[in-house]
Amino acid sequence: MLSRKTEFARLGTKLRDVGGLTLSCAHCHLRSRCLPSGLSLDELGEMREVAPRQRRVARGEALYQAGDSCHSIYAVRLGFFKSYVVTQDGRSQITGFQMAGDILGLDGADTGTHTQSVVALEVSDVCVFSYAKLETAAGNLQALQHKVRCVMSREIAREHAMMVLLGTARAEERVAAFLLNLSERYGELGYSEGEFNLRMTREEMGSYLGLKLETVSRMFSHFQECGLITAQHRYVHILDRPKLARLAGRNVLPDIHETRMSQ
Amino acid sequence: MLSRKTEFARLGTKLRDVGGLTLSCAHCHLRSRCLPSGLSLDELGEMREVAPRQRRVARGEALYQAGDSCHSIYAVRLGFFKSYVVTQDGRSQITGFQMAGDILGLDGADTGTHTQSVVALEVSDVCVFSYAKLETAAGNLQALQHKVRCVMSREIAREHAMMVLLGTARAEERVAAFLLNLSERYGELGYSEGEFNLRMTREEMGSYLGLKLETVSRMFSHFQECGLITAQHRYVHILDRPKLARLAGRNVLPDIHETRMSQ
DNA sequence: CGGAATCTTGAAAATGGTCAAGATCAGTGG
DNA sequence: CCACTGATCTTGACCATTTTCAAGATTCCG
Repeated sequence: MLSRKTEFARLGTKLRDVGGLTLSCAHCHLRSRCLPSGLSLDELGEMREVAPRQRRVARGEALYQAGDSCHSIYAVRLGFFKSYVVTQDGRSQITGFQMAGDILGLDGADTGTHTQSVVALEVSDVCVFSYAKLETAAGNLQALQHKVRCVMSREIAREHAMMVLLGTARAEERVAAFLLNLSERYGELGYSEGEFNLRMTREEMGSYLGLKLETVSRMFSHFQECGLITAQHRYVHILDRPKLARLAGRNVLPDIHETRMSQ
Repeated sequence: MLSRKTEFARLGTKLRDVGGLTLSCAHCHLRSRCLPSGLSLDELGEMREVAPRQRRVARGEALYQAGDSCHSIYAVRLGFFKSYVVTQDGRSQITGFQMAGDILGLDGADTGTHTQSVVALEVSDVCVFSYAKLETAAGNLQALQHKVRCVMSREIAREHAMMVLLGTARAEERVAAFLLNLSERYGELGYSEGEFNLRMTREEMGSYLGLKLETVSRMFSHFQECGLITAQHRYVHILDRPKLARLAGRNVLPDIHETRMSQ
Protein backbone atom coordinates (compact mmCIF):
# COMPACT_ATOMS: atom_id res chain seq x y z
CA MET A 1 0.00 0.00 0.00
CA LEU A 2 2.85 2.31 0.79
CA SER A 3 4.55 1.62 -2.46
CA ARG A 4 1.27 2.30 -4.19
CA LYS A 5 1.48 5.82 -2.92
CA THR A 6 5.11 6.23 -3.85
CA GLU A 7 4.36 5.16 -7.36
CA PHE A 8 1.64 7.74 -7.65
CA ALA A 9 3.94 10.37 -6.17
CA ARG A 10 6.54 9.56 -8.78
CA LEU A 11 4.04 9.88 -11.59
CA GLY A 12 2.92 13.12 -10.04
CA THR A 13 6.31 14.74 -10.30
CA LYS A 14 6.47 13.90 -13.97
CA LEU A 15 3.10 15.38 -14.72
CA ARG A 16 4.34 18.97 -14.66
CA ASP A 17 5.87 21.00 -17.42
CA VAL A 18 3.68 20.38 -20.41
CA GLY A 19 2.70 22.61 -23.26
CA GLY A 20 2.01 22.59 -26.97
CA LEU A 21 5.67 23.46 -27.47
CA THR A 22 8.22 22.12 -29.85
CA LEU A 23 10.55 19.84 -27.99
CA SER A 24 14.23 19.15 -28.23
CA CYS A 25 15.04 15.49 -28.68
CA ALA A 26 18.61 16.20 -27.60
CA HIS A 27 17.44 16.96 -24.07
CA CYS A 28 14.68 14.40 -23.72
CA HIS A 29 15.14 11.81 -20.99
CA LEU A 30 13.43 9.21 -23.16
CA ARG A 31 15.60 9.66 -26.23
CA SER A 32 17.41 6.37 -25.65
CA ARG A 33 14.16 4.47 -26.22
CA CYS A 34 12.53 6.80 -28.71
CA LEU A 35 12.82 7.44 -32.43
CA PRO A 36 16.19 9.23 -32.31
CA SER A 37 17.89 6.41 -30.37
CA GLY A 38 21.32 5.66 -31.75
CA LEU A 39 21.63 8.96 -33.56
CA SER A 40 24.82 10.97 -33.24
CA LEU A 41 24.85 14.34 -31.47
CA ASP A 42 24.93 16.12 -34.81
CA GLU A 43 22.00 14.10 -36.02
CA LEU A 44 20.15 14.77 -32.78
CA GLY A 45 20.57 18.44 -33.51
CA GLU A 46 19.09 17.94 -36.96
CA MET A 47 16.06 16.42 -35.31
CA ARG A 48 15.00 20.03 -34.92
CA GLU A 49 13.95 19.81 -38.56
CA VAL A 50 11.53 17.07 -37.65
CA ALA A 51 10.31 19.27 -34.82
CA PRO A 52 8.21 16.99 -32.70
CA ARG A 53 5.32 18.78 -31.04
CA GLN A 54 3.83 17.75 -27.76
CA ARG A 55 0.22 16.84 -27.19
CA ARG A 56 -1.65 16.04 -24.01
CA VAL A 57 -4.43 13.46 -24.15
CA ALA A 58 -7.06 13.28 -21.41
CA ARG A 59 -8.13 10.01 -19.84
CA GLY A 60 -10.61 8.35 -22.17
CA GLU A 61 -9.74 10.65 -25.06
CA ALA A 62 -8.68 9.20 -28.42
CA LEU A 63 -5.19 9.95 -29.72
CA TYR A 64 -6.56 8.91 -33.10
CA GLN A 65 -9.29 6.67 -34.40
CA ALA A 66 -9.70 4.09 -37.11
CA GLY A 67 -10.56 5.96 -40.27
CA ASP A 68 -8.66 9.11 -39.33
CA SER A 69 -6.14 10.16 -41.93
CA CYS A 70 -2.69 9.06 -40.99
CA HIS A 71 -0.06 11.80 -40.98
CA SER A 72 1.95 11.37 -37.79
CA ILE A 73 3.91 8.97 -35.65
CA TYR A 74 3.53 9.36 -31.90
CA ALA A 75 5.98 8.61 -29.12
CA VAL A 76 4.49 8.16 -25.67
CA ARG A 77 6.27 10.40 -23.16
CA LEU A 78 4.06 9.75 -20.19
CA GLY A 79 0.87 7.89 -19.46
CA PHE A 80 -0.82 4.77 -20.74
CA PHE A 81 -2.75 3.92 -23.90
CA LYS A 82 -4.72 1.06 -25.37
CA SER A 83 -4.94 0.39 -29.09
CA TYR A 84 -7.79 -1.63 -30.59
CA VAL A 85 -9.38 -2.63 -33.86
CA VAL A 86 -13.07 -3.02 -34.64
CA THR A 87 -14.22 -5.54 -37.23
CA GLN A 88 -17.01 -5.04 -39.73
CA ASP A 89 -19.38 -7.10 -37.63
CA GLY A 90 -18.77 -4.93 -34.60
CA ARG A 91 -16.43 -7.10 -32.59
CA SER A 92 -13.43 -5.33 -31.20
CA GLN A 93 -10.16 -6.46 -29.76
CA ILE A 94 -7.39 -4.65 -28.00
CA THR A 95 -4.15 -5.00 -29.96
CA GLY A 96 -1.74 -3.47 -27.48
CA PHE A 97 -1.07 -1.35 -24.42
CA GLN A 98 1.48 1.43 -24.78
CA MET A 99 3.48 3.29 -22.16
CA ALA A 100 6.42 5.72 -22.05
CA GLY A 101 8.89 5.08 -24.86
CA ASP A 102 6.45 3.18 -27.03
CA ILE A 103 5.68 4.29 -30.57
CA LEU A 104 2.19 4.65 -32.02
CA GLY A 105 0.70 5.45 -35.41
CA LEU A 106 2.47 2.87 -37.54
CA ASP A 107 -0.76 1.35 -38.78
CA GLY A 108 -2.31 2.51 -41.99
CA ALA A 109 0.70 4.10 -43.67
CA ASP A 110 -0.28 2.29 -46.86
CA THR A 111 -3.93 3.31 -47.07
CA GLY A 112 -3.25 6.72 -45.53
CA THR A 113 -5.95 5.89 -42.99
CA HIS A 114 -5.52 4.50 -39.52
CA THR A 115 -6.83 0.96 -39.12
CA GLN A 116 -6.88 0.98 -35.34
CA SER A 117 -7.95 3.41 -32.64
CA VAL A 118 -5.83 4.55 -29.71
CA VAL A 119 -7.32 5.82 -26.45
CA ALA A 120 -5.57 7.08 -23.31
CA LEU A 121 -6.30 5.10 -20.14
CA GLU A 122 -4.91 7.96 -18.06
CA VAL A 123 -3.73 11.50 -18.67
CA SER A 124 -0.92 11.11 -21.17
CA ASP A 125 1.60 13.10 -23.16
CA VAL A 126 2.91 12.21 -26.60
CA CYS A 127 5.42 13.66 -29.03
CA VAL A 128 4.01 14.09 -32.52
CA PHE A 129 6.31 13.48 -35.50
CA SER A 130 4.76 14.44 -38.80
CA TYR A 131 5.25 11.82 -41.54
CA ALA A 132 5.83 14.57 -44.07
CA LYS A 133 8.72 16.02 -42.09
CA LEU A 134 10.13 12.60 -41.44
CA GLU A 135 10.13 11.89 -45.16
CA THR A 136 11.74 15.17 -46.22
CA ALA A 137 14.34 14.79 -43.51
CA ALA A 138 15.25 11.48 -45.11
CA GLY A 139 18.14 12.80 -47.16
CA ASN A 140 19.91 14.25 -44.14
CA LEU A 141 18.79 11.66 -41.65
CA GLN A 142 19.23 8.25 -43.22
CA ALA A 143 19.57 6.87 -39.74
CA LEU A 144 16.13 8.12 -38.85
CA GLN A 145 14.51 6.42 -41.83
CA HIS A 146 16.26 3.27 -40.82
CA LYS A 147 14.94 3.64 -37.30
CA VAL A 148 11.38 3.92 -38.50
CA ARG A 149 11.76 0.62 -40.33
CA CYS A 150 13.22 -0.86 -37.15
CA VAL A 151 10.21 0.12 -35.05
CA MET A 152 7.86 -1.34 -37.59
CA SER A 153 9.84 -4.52 -37.85
CA ARG A 154 9.86 -4.79 -34.10
CA GLU A 155 6.13 -4.33 -33.99
CA ILE A 156 5.74 -7.14 -36.52
CA ALA A 157 7.83 -9.41 -34.30
CA ARG A 158 5.77 -8.49 -31.26
CA GLU A 159 2.60 -9.36 -33.09
CA HIS A 160 4.03 -12.69 -34.15
CA ALA A 161 4.64 -13.46 -30.48
CA MET A 162 1.10 -12.36 -29.74
CA MET A 163 -0.25 -14.66 -32.44
CA VAL A 164 1.54 -17.60 -30.84
CA LEU A 165 0.14 -16.66 -27.45
CA LEU A 166 -3.39 -16.43 -28.85
CA GLY A 167 -3.00 -19.51 -30.98
CA THR A 168 -1.39 -21.98 -28.61
CA ALA A 169 -1.41 -20.78 -25.00
CA ARG A 170 -4.05 -21.57 -22.41
CA ALA A 171 -5.65 -18.99 -20.16
CA GLU A 172 -3.17 -19.54 -17.34
CA GLU A 173 -0.20 -19.01 -19.66
CA ARG A 174 -1.70 -15.97 -21.30
CA VAL A 175 -2.35 -14.12 -18.08
CA ALA A 176 1.01 -15.12 -16.59
CA ALA A 177 2.83 -13.95 -19.71
CA PHE A 178 0.87 -10.71 -19.66
CA LEU A 179 1.71 -9.92 -16.05
CA LEU A 180 5.40 -10.67 -16.58
CA ASN A 181 5.49 -8.55 -19.70
CA LEU A 182 3.90 -5.59 -17.93
CA SER A 183 6.25 -6.07 -15.00
CA GLU A 184 9.33 -6.04 -17.21
CA ARG A 185 8.18 -2.96 -19.03
CA TYR A 186 7.56 -1.10 -15.80
CA GLY A 187 10.99 -2.21 -14.68
CA GLU A 188 12.63 -0.84 -17.81
CA LEU A 189 11.06 2.53 -17.11
CA GLY A 190 12.49 2.61 -13.62
CA TYR A 191 9.33 1.66 -11.77
CA SER A 192 9.06 -1.35 -9.54
CA GLU A 193 8.99 -4.69 -11.33
CA GLY A 194 7.56 -6.38 -8.29
CA GLU A 195 4.45 -4.30 -7.67
CA PHE A 196 2.41 -2.00 -9.83
CA ASN A 197 -1.05 -0.75 -10.58
CA LEU A 198 -2.82 -2.08 -13.62
CA ARG A 199 -4.17 0.70 -15.77
CA MET A 200 -6.76 -1.47 -17.50
CA THR A 201 -9.88 -3.36 -16.46
CA ARG A 202 -10.16 -7.15 -16.41
CA GLU A 203 -12.28 -6.86 -19.51
CA GLU A 204 -9.56 -4.95 -21.35
CA MET A 205 -6.97 -7.52 -20.36
CA GLY A 206 -9.32 -10.22 -21.56
CA SER A 207 -9.90 -8.45 -24.85
CA TYR A 208 -6.15 -8.28 -25.43
CA LEU A 209 -5.61 -11.90 -24.44
CA GLY A 210 -8.60 -13.43 -26.19
CA LEU A 211 -10.31 -14.30 -22.90
CA LYS A 212 -13.50 -13.29 -21.10
CA LEU A 213 -13.18 -11.01 -18.10
CA GLU A 214 -14.40 -13.77 -15.78
CA THR A 215 -11.59 -16.01 -16.93
CA VAL A 216 -9.03 -13.30 -16.27
CA SER A 217 -10.48 -12.76 -12.83
CA ARG A 218 -10.35 -16.49 -12.11
CA MET A 219 -6.70 -16.63 -13.14
CA PHE A 220 -5.91 -13.79 -10.75
CA SER A 221 -7.61 -15.72 -7.95
CA HIS A 222 -5.85 -18.89 -9.03
CA PHE A 223 -2.42 -17.24 -8.97
CA GLN A 224 -3.16 -15.88 -5.52
CA GLU A 225 -4.14 -19.31 -4.21
CA CYS A 226 -0.84 -20.62 -5.55
CA GLY A 227 1.04 -17.82 -3.80
CA LEU A 228 2.40 -16.44 -7.05
CA ILE A 229 0.96 -12.96 -6.67
CA THR A 230 -1.22 -10.85 -4.45
CA ALA A 231 -3.84 -8.75 -6.18
CA GLN A 232 -6.25 -6.20 -4.79
CA HIS A 233 -8.20 -5.04 -7.78
CA ARG A 234 -5.72 -3.09 -9.91
CA TYR A 235 -2.83 -3.39 -7.51
CA VAL A 236 -0.59 -6.39 -8.22
CA HIS A 237 2.39 -7.70 -6.31
CA ILE A 238 4.46 -10.45 -7.92
CA LEU A 239 5.63 -12.87 -5.23
CA ASP A 240 7.15 -15.75 -7.19
CA ARG A 241 8.48 -14.58 -10.51
CA PRO A 242 10.30 -17.81 -11.47
CA LYS A 243 7.21 -19.94 -11.00
CA LEU A 244 5.11 -17.43 -12.88
CA ALA A 245 7.63 -17.54 -15.71
CA ARG A 246 7.41 -21.31 -15.76
CA LEU A 247 3.64 -21.09 -16.05
CA ALA A 248 4.03 -18.62 -18.88
CA GLY A 249 6.04 -21.30 -20.69
CA ARG A 250 8.64 -18.68 -21.46
CA ASN A 251 6.18 -17.06 -23.77
CA VAL A 252 7.68 -13.91 -22.33
CA LEU A 253 9.95 -13.38 -25.28
CA PRO A 254 11.61 -10.04 -25.70
CA ASP A 255 9.40 -9.79 -28.77
CA ILE A 256 6.30 -9.49 -26.69
CA HIS A 257 7.39 -6.06 -25.49
CA GLU A 258 5.67 -3.18 -27.07
CA THR A 259 7.13 -1.54 -30.09
CA ARG A 260 10.06 0.47 -28.91
CA MET A 261 13.14 2.06 -30.32
CA SER A 262 15.77 1.11 -27.80
CA GLN A 263 18.91 -0.18 -29.48
CA MET B 1 -10.98 -32.94 -61.48
CA LEU B 2 -10.54 -31.45 -64.90
CA SER B 3 -9.95 -28.00 -63.55
CA ARG B 4 -7.40 -29.46 -61.19
CA LYS B 5 -5.37 -30.46 -64.21
CA THR B 6 -5.80 -27.12 -65.91
CA GLU B 7 -4.55 -25.34 -62.85
CA PHE B 8 -1.45 -27.48 -62.79
CA ALA B 9 -0.93 -26.92 -66.47
CA ARG B 10 -1.10 -23.19 -65.93
CA LEU B 11 1.48 -23.34 -63.20
CA GLY B 12 3.56 -25.55 -65.46
CA THR B 13 3.86 -22.96 -68.17
CA LYS B 14 5.11 -20.42 -65.68
CA LEU B 15 7.78 -22.72 -64.33
CA ARG B 16 10.15 -22.15 -67.25
CA ASP B 17 12.68 -19.42 -67.72
CA VAL B 18 14.51 -19.15 -64.44
CA GLY B 19 18.10 -18.38 -63.63
CA GLY B 20 20.28 -16.55 -61.15
CA LEU B 21 20.01 -13.50 -63.38
CA THR B 22 19.42 -9.90 -62.55
CA LEU B 23 15.88 -9.00 -63.48
CA SER B 24 14.26 -5.94 -64.89
CA CYS B 25 11.38 -4.68 -62.78
CA ALA B 26 10.19 -2.64 -65.75
CA HIS B 27 9.29 -5.80 -67.64
CA CYS B 28 8.01 -7.94 -64.77
CA HIS B 29 4.38 -9.04 -65.00
CA LEU B 30 4.07 -8.75 -61.21
CA ARG B 31 5.34 -5.19 -60.90
CA SER B 32 1.86 -3.85 -60.17
CA ARG B 33 1.73 -5.82 -56.92
CA CYS B 34 5.43 -5.77 -56.04
CA LEU B 35 7.82 -3.30 -54.45
CA PRO B 36 8.03 -0.93 -57.43
CA SER B 37 4.26 -0.53 -57.71
CA GLY B 38 3.27 3.06 -58.26
CA LEU B 39 6.71 4.12 -59.45
CA SER B 40 7.03 6.23 -62.58
CA LEU B 41 8.71 4.84 -65.70
CA ASP B 42 11.86 6.80 -64.91
CA GLU B 43 11.91 5.43 -61.41
CA LEU B 44 11.30 1.94 -62.70
CA GLY B 45 14.43 2.35 -64.78
CA GLU B 46 16.34 3.38 -61.70
CA MET B 47 15.29 0.12 -60.08
CA ARG B 48 18.25 -1.30 -61.98
CA GLU B 49 20.38 0.17 -59.18
CA VAL B 50 18.55 -2.01 -56.73
CA ALA B 51 19.16 -4.93 -59.07
CA PRO B 52 16.93 -7.67 -57.75
CA ARG B 53 18.38 -11.12 -58.25
CA GLN B 54 16.32 -14.21 -58.68
CA ARG B 55 16.48 -17.28 -56.51
CA ARG B 56 14.77 -20.62 -56.85
CA VAL B 57 13.73 -22.44 -53.68
CA ALA B 58 13.01 -26.17 -53.71
CA ARG B 59 9.95 -27.65 -52.04
CA GLY B 60 10.71 -27.98 -48.33
CA GLU B 61 13.77 -25.73 -48.58
CA ALA B 62 14.09 -22.68 -46.31
CA LEU B 63 14.22 -19.24 -47.91
CA TYR B 64 15.66 -18.12 -44.58
CA GLN B 65 15.51 -19.21 -40.99
CA ALA B 66 15.06 -17.59 -37.62
CA GLY B 67 18.50 -16.47 -36.49
CA ASP B 68 19.83 -15.90 -40.01
CA SER B 69 21.21 -12.45 -40.51
CA CYS B 70 18.73 -10.21 -42.23
CA HIS B 71 20.01 -8.46 -45.35
CA SER B 72 17.32 -8.83 -47.98
CA ILE B 73 13.65 -8.40 -48.78
CA TYR B 74 12.08 -11.05 -50.97
CA ALA B 75 9.21 -10.80 -53.42
CA VAL B 76 7.50 -14.06 -54.31
CA ARG B 77 7.34 -14.45 -58.11
CA LEU B 78 5.97 -17.95 -58.21
CA GLY B 79 5.16 -20.70 -55.77
CA PHE B 80 3.96 -20.91 -52.20
CA PHE B 81 5.62 -20.35 -48.82
CA LYS B 82 4.81 -20.71 -45.16
CA SER B 83 6.36 -18.51 -42.49
CA TYR B 84 6.50 -19.60 -38.86
CA VAL B 85 8.00 -18.70 -35.50
CA VAL B 86 9.33 -21.06 -32.86
CA THR B 87 9.11 -20.11 -29.18
CA GLN B 88 11.75 -20.75 -26.56
CA ASP B 89 9.82 -23.70 -25.21
CA GLY B 90 9.67 -25.33 -28.62
CA ARG B 91 6.15 -24.54 -29.68
CA SER B 92 5.81 -23.23 -33.19
CA GLN B 93 3.08 -21.49 -35.07
CA ILE B 94 2.62 -20.59 -38.69
CA THR B 95 2.35 -16.81 -39.07
CA GLY B 96 1.44 -16.63 -42.74
CA PHE B 97 1.23 -18.21 -46.17
CA GLN B 98 2.75 -16.29 -49.05
CA MET B 99 2.15 -16.52 -52.77
CA ALA B 100 3.04 -14.57 -55.93
CA GLY B 101 3.23 -10.83 -55.25
CA ASP B 102 3.70 -11.19 -51.50
CA ILE B 103 6.72 -9.70 -49.75
CA LEU B 104 8.92 -11.57 -47.26
CA GLY B 105 11.84 -10.70 -45.02
CA LEU B 106 10.37 -7.75 -43.14
CA ASP B 107 10.88 -9.36 -39.75
CA GLY B 108 14.02 -8.68 -37.79
CA ALA B 109 15.16 -5.47 -39.42
CA ASP B 110 15.78 -4.07 -35.96
CA THR B 111 17.89 -6.86 -34.51
CA GLY B 112 19.52 -7.63 -37.85
CA THR B 113 18.40 -11.21 -37.36
CA HIS B 114 15.31 -12.89 -38.73
CA THR B 115 12.76 -13.81 -36.07
CA GLN B 116 10.77 -16.20 -38.23
CA SER B 117 11.58 -18.95 -40.71
CA VAL B 118 10.22 -19.21 -44.23
CA VAL B 119 9.95 -22.52 -46.09
CA ALA B 120 8.68 -23.22 -49.61
CA LEU B 121 5.68 -25.56 -49.80
CA GLU B 122 6.35 -26.05 -53.51
CA VAL B 123 9.06 -25.11 -55.99
CA SER B 124 9.18 -21.34 -55.82
CA ASP B 125 10.98 -18.34 -57.25
CA VAL B 126 11.68 -15.10 -55.45
CA CYS B 127 13.29 -11.78 -56.30
CA VAL B 128 15.95 -10.76 -53.80
CA PHE B 129 16.30 -7.06 -52.94
CA SER B 130 19.33 -6.30 -50.80
CA TYR B 131 18.58 -3.98 -47.87
CA ALA B 132 21.90 -2.23 -48.43
CA LYS B 133 21.01 -1.34 -52.01
CA LEU B 134 17.52 -0.32 -51.02
CA GLU B 135 18.98 2.06 -48.45
CA THR B 136 21.54 3.66 -50.74
CA ALA B 137 18.91 4.00 -53.43
CA ALA B 138 16.93 6.00 -50.92
CA GLY B 139 18.09 9.39 -52.09
CA ASN B 140 17.06 8.77 -55.68
CA LEU B 141 14.06 6.63 -54.92
CA GLN B 142 12.09 8.28 -52.14
CA ALA B 143 9.04 6.53 -53.49
CA LEU B 144 10.68 3.15 -52.93
CA GLN B 145 11.47 3.91 -49.29
CA HIS B 146 7.91 4.97 -48.86
CA LYS B 147 6.75 1.72 -50.42
CA VAL B 148 8.77 -0.33 -47.97
CA ARG B 149 7.04 1.41 -45.09
CA CYS B 150 3.71 0.72 -46.77
CA VAL B 151 4.35 -3.01 -46.98
CA MET B 152 5.33 -3.12 -43.36
CA SER B 153 2.33 -1.11 -42.30
CA ARG B 154 0.10 -3.40 -44.32
CA GLU B 155 1.63 -6.42 -42.66
CA ILE B 156 0.90 -4.90 -39.26
CA ALA B 157 -2.74 -4.40 -40.25
CA ARG B 158 -2.95 -8.00 -41.47
CA GLU B 159 -1.62 -9.23 -38.16
CA HIS B 160 -4.13 -7.14 -36.26
CA ALA B 161 -6.88 -8.86 -38.23
CA MET B 162 -5.26 -12.19 -37.44
CA MET B 163 -5.17 -11.35 -33.74
CA VAL B 164 -8.89 -10.66 -33.79
CA LEU B 165 -9.51 -13.95 -35.58
CA LEU B 166 -7.42 -15.85 -33.03
CA GLY B 167 -8.83 -13.95 -30.10
CA THR B 168 -12.54 -13.91 -30.79
CA ALA B 169 -13.53 -16.29 -33.61
CA ARG B 170 -14.64 -19.89 -33.21
CA ALA B 171 -13.31 -22.75 -35.27
CA GLU B 172 -16.04 -22.52 -37.87
CA GLU B 173 -15.39 -18.82 -38.45
CA ARG B 174 -11.64 -19.24 -38.59
CA VAL B 175 -11.71 -21.94 -41.23
CA ALA B 176 -14.37 -20.16 -43.27
CA ALA B 177 -12.40 -16.91 -43.18
CA PHE B 178 -9.24 -18.77 -44.15
CA LEU B 179 -10.83 -20.45 -47.18
CA LEU B 180 -12.34 -17.19 -48.39
CA ASN B 181 -9.06 -15.36 -47.95
CA LEU B 182 -7.17 -17.98 -49.95
CA SER B 183 -9.86 -17.95 -52.60
CA GLU B 184 -9.68 -14.19 -53.00
CA ARG B 185 -5.92 -14.22 -53.23
CA TYR B 186 -5.98 -16.90 -55.91
CA GLY B 187 -8.56 -14.84 -57.71
CA GLU B 188 -6.38 -11.74 -57.64
CA LEU B 189 -3.60 -13.72 -59.27
CA GLY B 190 -5.87 -14.78 -62.10
CA TYR B 191 -6.55 -18.30 -60.88
CA SER B 192 -9.99 -19.61 -60.15
CA GLU B 193 -11.62 -18.23 -57.03
CA GLY B 194 -14.08 -21.07 -56.94
CA GLU B 195 -11.78 -24.07 -56.94
CA PHE B 196 -8.16 -24.53 -56.01
CA ASN B 197 -5.66 -26.87 -54.48
CA LEU B 198 -4.50 -26.22 -50.96
CA ARG B 199 -0.75 -26.20 -50.71
CA MET B 200 -0.69 -26.93 -46.99
CA THR B 201 -1.69 -29.80 -44.74
CA ARG B 202 -4.58 -29.72 -42.28
CA GLU B 203 -2.01 -29.46 -39.55
CA GLU B 204 -0.41 -26.38 -41.14
CA MET B 205 -3.81 -24.74 -41.50
CA GLY B 206 -4.49 -25.55 -37.88
CA SER B 207 -1.18 -24.12 -36.79
CA TYR B 208 -1.97 -20.88 -38.58
CA LEU B 209 -5.51 -20.72 -37.20
CA GLY B 210 -4.76 -21.80 -33.65
CA LEU B 211 -6.64 -25.09 -34.07
CA LYS B 212 -5.75 -28.77 -33.99
CA LEU B 213 -5.68 -30.62 -37.28
CA GLU B 214 -8.68 -32.74 -36.26
CA THR B 215 -10.74 -29.61 -35.73
CA VAL B 216 -9.82 -28.31 -39.17
CA SER B 217 -10.74 -31.65 -40.68
CA ARG B 218 -14.08 -31.63 -38.88
CA MET B 219 -14.83 -28.14 -40.17
CA PHE B 220 -14.15 -29.30 -43.72
CA SER B 221 -16.58 -32.18 -43.23
CA HIS B 222 -19.06 -29.84 -41.61
CA PHE B 223 -18.94 -27.36 -44.50
CA GLN B 224 -19.46 -30.22 -46.93
CA GLU B 225 -22.51 -31.46 -45.03
CA CYS B 226 -23.91 -27.94 -45.24
CA GLY B 227 -23.27 -27.85 -48.97
CA LEU B 228 -20.92 -24.89 -48.70
CA ILE B 229 -17.92 -26.58 -50.28
CA THR B 230 -16.74 -29.85 -51.68
CA ALA B 231 -13.32 -31.00 -50.57
CA GLN B 232 -11.29 -33.99 -51.64
CA HIS B 233 -8.15 -33.75 -49.59
CA ARG B 234 -6.31 -30.71 -50.89
CA TYR B 235 -8.77 -29.92 -53.64
CA VAL B 236 -11.45 -27.44 -52.60
CA HIS B 237 -14.47 -26.20 -54.50
CA ILE B 238 -16.44 -23.33 -53.00
CA LEU B 239 -20.16 -23.87 -53.68
CA ASP B 240 -21.87 -21.18 -51.60
CA ARG B 241 -19.64 -18.18 -51.12
CA PRO B 242 -22.24 -15.88 -49.55
CA LYS B 243 -23.15 -18.37 -46.87
CA LEU B 244 -19.49 -19.07 -46.19
CA ALA B 245 -18.90 -15.34 -45.84
CA ARG B 246 -21.75 -15.11 -43.36
CA LEU B 247 -20.19 -17.90 -41.31
CA ALA B 248 -16.88 -16.06 -41.41
CA GLY B 249 -18.71 -13.15 -39.79
CA ARG B 250 -17.11 -10.87 -42.34
CA ASN B 251 -13.79 -11.46 -40.72
CA VAL B 252 -12.63 -11.49 -44.29
CA LEU B 253 -11.38 -7.95 -44.14
CA PRO B 254 -9.10 -6.66 -46.83
CA ASP B 255 -6.51 -6.55 -44.03
CA ILE B 256 -6.39 -10.27 -43.77
CA HIS B 257 -4.73 -10.44 -47.14
CA GLU B 258 -1.07 -11.15 -47.10
CA THR B 259 1.39 -8.32 -47.16
CA ARG B 260 1.37 -6.95 -50.62
CA MET B 261 2.38 -3.83 -52.44
CA SER B 262 -0.56 -3.31 -54.73
CA GLN B 263 -1.67 0.33 -54.74
C1' DC C 1 4.02 -51.95 -54.61
C1' DG C 2 4.82 -50.68 -49.92
C1' DG C 3 5.71 -47.62 -46.20
C1' DA C 4 5.11 -43.11 -44.43
C1' DA C 5 2.45 -39.24 -44.20
C1' DT C 6 -1.94 -37.35 -44.17
C1' DC C 7 -6.72 -37.31 -43.35
C1' DT C 8 -11.28 -38.70 -41.21
C1' DT C 9 -14.21 -39.95 -37.54
C1' DG C 10 -15.77 -41.28 -32.86
C1' DA C 11 -15.91 -40.98 -27.83
C1' DA C 12 -14.30 -39.03 -23.62
C1' DA C 13 -12.11 -35.23 -21.22
C1' DA C 14 -10.63 -30.56 -20.48
C1' DT C 15 -10.98 -25.90 -21.05
C1' DG C 16 -13.15 -21.71 -21.29
C1' DG C 17 -17.65 -19.36 -21.93
C1' DT C 18 -22.28 -18.04 -20.32
C1' DC C 19 -25.44 -16.61 -16.98
C1' DA C 20 -26.42 -14.94 -12.59
C1' DA C 21 -25.86 -13.02 -8.05
C1' DG C 22 -23.53 -10.50 -4.88
C1' DA C 23 -19.30 -7.79 -3.24
C1' DT C 24 -16.28 -4.04 -3.70
C1' DC C 25 -14.67 0.20 -5.43
C1' DA C 26 -14.61 5.09 -7.48
C1' DG C 27 -16.62 9.23 -8.25
C1' DT C 28 -20.54 12.45 -7.29
C1' DG C 29 -23.37 15.44 -4.96
C1' DG C 30 -25.40 16.58 -0.65
C1' DC D 1 -17.47 13.59 5.45
C1' DC D 2 -20.92 10.36 3.96
C1' DA D 3 -24.33 8.07 1.34
C1' DC D 4 -25.41 6.82 -3.21
C1' DT D 5 -24.91 5.16 -7.92
C1' DG D 6 -22.74 2.93 -11.55
C1' DA D 7 -18.75 0.49 -12.85
C1' DT D 8 -15.86 -3.19 -11.88
C1' DC D 9 -14.71 -7.43 -9.88
C1' DT D 10 -15.42 -12.15 -7.83
C1' DT D 11 -17.43 -16.55 -7.56
C1' DG D 12 -20.50 -20.51 -8.52
C1' DA D 13 -23.05 -23.67 -11.49
C1' DC D 14 -23.88 -25.18 -15.85
C1' DC D 15 -23.01 -25.51 -20.79
C1' DA D 16 -20.58 -25.26 -25.43
C1' DT D 17 -16.58 -25.84 -27.82
C1' DT D 18 -12.34 -27.70 -28.69
C1' DT D 19 -8.77 -30.99 -27.53
C1' DT D 20 -7.13 -35.48 -26.69
C1' DC D 21 -6.72 -40.18 -27.67
C1' DA D 22 -7.42 -43.82 -30.71
C1' DA D 23 -8.41 -46.45 -34.77
C1' DG D 24 -8.83 -46.91 -39.42
C1' DA D 25 -8.90 -45.04 -44.38
C1' DT D 26 -6.70 -42.70 -48.01
C1' DT D 27 -3.06 -40.65 -50.49
C1' DC D 28 1.61 -39.63 -51.78
C1' DC D 29 6.14 -40.78 -53.15
C1' DG D 30 10.17 -43.46 -53.80
